[in-house]
Amino acid sequence: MMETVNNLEYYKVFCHVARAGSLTVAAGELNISQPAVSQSVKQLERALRVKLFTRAAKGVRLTTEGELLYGYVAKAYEQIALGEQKLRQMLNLELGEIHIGASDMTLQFYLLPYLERFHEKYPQIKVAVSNAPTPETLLNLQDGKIDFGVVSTPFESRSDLQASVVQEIEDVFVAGRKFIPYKNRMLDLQELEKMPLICLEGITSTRSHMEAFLRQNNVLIHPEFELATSDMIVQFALRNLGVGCVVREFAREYLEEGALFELRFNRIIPKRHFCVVTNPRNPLSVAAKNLLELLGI
Amino acid sequence: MMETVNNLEYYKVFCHVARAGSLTVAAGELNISQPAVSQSVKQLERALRVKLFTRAAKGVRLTTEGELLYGYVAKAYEQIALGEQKLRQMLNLELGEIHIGASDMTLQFYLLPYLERFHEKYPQIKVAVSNAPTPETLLNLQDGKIDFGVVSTPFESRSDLQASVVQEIEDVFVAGRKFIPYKNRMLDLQELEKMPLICLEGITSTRSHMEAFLRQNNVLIHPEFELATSDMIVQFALRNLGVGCVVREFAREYLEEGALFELRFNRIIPKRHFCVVTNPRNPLSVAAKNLLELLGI
DNA sequence: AACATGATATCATCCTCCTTTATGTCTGCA
DNA sequence: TGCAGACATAAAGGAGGATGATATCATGTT
Repeated sequence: MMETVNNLEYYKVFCHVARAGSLTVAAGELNISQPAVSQSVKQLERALRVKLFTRAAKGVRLTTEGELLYGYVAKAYEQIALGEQKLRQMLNLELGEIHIGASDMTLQFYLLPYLERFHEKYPQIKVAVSNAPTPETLLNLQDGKIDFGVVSTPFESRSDLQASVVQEIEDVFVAGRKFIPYKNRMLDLQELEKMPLICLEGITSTRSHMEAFLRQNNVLIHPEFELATSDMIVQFALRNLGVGCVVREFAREYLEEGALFELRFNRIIPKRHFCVVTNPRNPLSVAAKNLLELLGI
Repeated sequence: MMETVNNLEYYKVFCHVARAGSLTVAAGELNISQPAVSQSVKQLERALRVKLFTRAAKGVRLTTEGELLYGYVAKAYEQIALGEQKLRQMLNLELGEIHIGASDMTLQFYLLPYLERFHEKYPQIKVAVSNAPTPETLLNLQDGKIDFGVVSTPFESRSDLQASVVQEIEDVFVAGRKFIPYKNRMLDLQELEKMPLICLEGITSTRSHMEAFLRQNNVLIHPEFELATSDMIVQFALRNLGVGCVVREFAREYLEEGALFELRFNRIIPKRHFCVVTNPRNPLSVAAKNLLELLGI
């Protein structure tokens, strides 16, 4: 009975011989000696118990059986070559996909310029950014669904994730013309309780960070507005609907031109940070590694 | 730079490990030791300069790069397995094709019953019979276009073909009622010159054999009719259009029932033979070999 | 016919590199 | 903290493939 071939090297030699129609030429291609090729073919024929080539004066030709086998083996060999080629592309960053978890904020104020540069350098790499709340991003990271996350503190740091601070950010309270009386005064945090506040909604880290800080100072706020995006908060503040609580960057433009001003308090609001978080258990794709390098991680 | 892997065995191991998600299990499947698998994977990773697996506490998992590669390599491995399976089928005569060159005559009076038995035994094997004149059949045999030929003597025996006689046949002259005067007389070959003869046309071996024999006896014939098939000759003879020259088998039925009779001559017409001709340079497919065996070759 | 040529087959030897055995290391779990 | 399971490492030994020389065979040439 015919055995299954337990040395795929034989098939490689077989492919070359079949294609070249010559043991000698195949040997040259494979950088081995002609007797080695002759032996390999013989071994393969012995294992399969079937003549694969007809030996002629000038070279060899496939038999019917050899022809059948070659059809399959050649395809297999091609597949492997193709796989190696794709892998090579991936290593050359000519192919690949990066999955990032980031919030609107980290994306806009930190990641975007890097992604731009990265994409310019490696246009073939597809970059997918999942826009999710920090806790979900961390979960995605643990599950290996993203290569890394960019989140803002504070977040529940899991022991098995590794976070690197990449940028400092500050939460500020901003207001428009209508709240001019507060301008240039050193305010007490308590006064926030009486102001019509405009905050981010839900479980964002921006919101939870601020609430935690205020709670420590025995301040309890009741926001007038809870909005989905920081941009929207700025717009509300511009229209004097209240005092907005945002990361300073969001309001920078209007602060500089004087349309908004920043409230000053007698207690320093703790700084927050952007962190790039990685999962050491999940080895990164070459592309992701490269992007992280660009980020200075 | 990434190298091309020069040991396909590594890929086999890679496949098993990837599928099993465990070095130990893969080692079991491959009937080799766990360290051997570990080494193979390491070698592959070294050659490709890329981590293919993430080592976990319980087993291994493919990295992004490994995943990419596996897609291709698995397909390749499947192809090879499929090729081996097909080959196995071919060796079991569950798959295949036989090409035979044969004339109408050899097919009808010799080959047909064998083909019937062969097809009954191996219904999956496709049999193709090329119906061509003997010289063309021999050419096809030399070119490897057919596995073997079945022809009738005489034919120009080429040194590199091998012929085996499988059956004796006799050329006879048959006539109907109108030619009764010739019946039971011992005729001289010369008398053929005066008869209205019905022969095969062209370059068939039947015709050339007969002409050569008659020429040796200084007889020159001028056939009244030259027909394409022996059957047609019999029909013409039945209608008393002349004396037909055919292989006896074609007329047997009518000879037995008396519709035709056979002319007798004072010189014995040499016997002819059916030969199975093979080309020793062209190794036969397993199926063809088997059929030849059935033919007693 | 004898010979030169180009190809494959064979053989003995050598050496590479893979396999194995034994052991180390790490992780997760009880 | 200790155990069990899984992968990694190291050293040694051996199987089997590669090599180089040579034989053989077919072809085409003079």
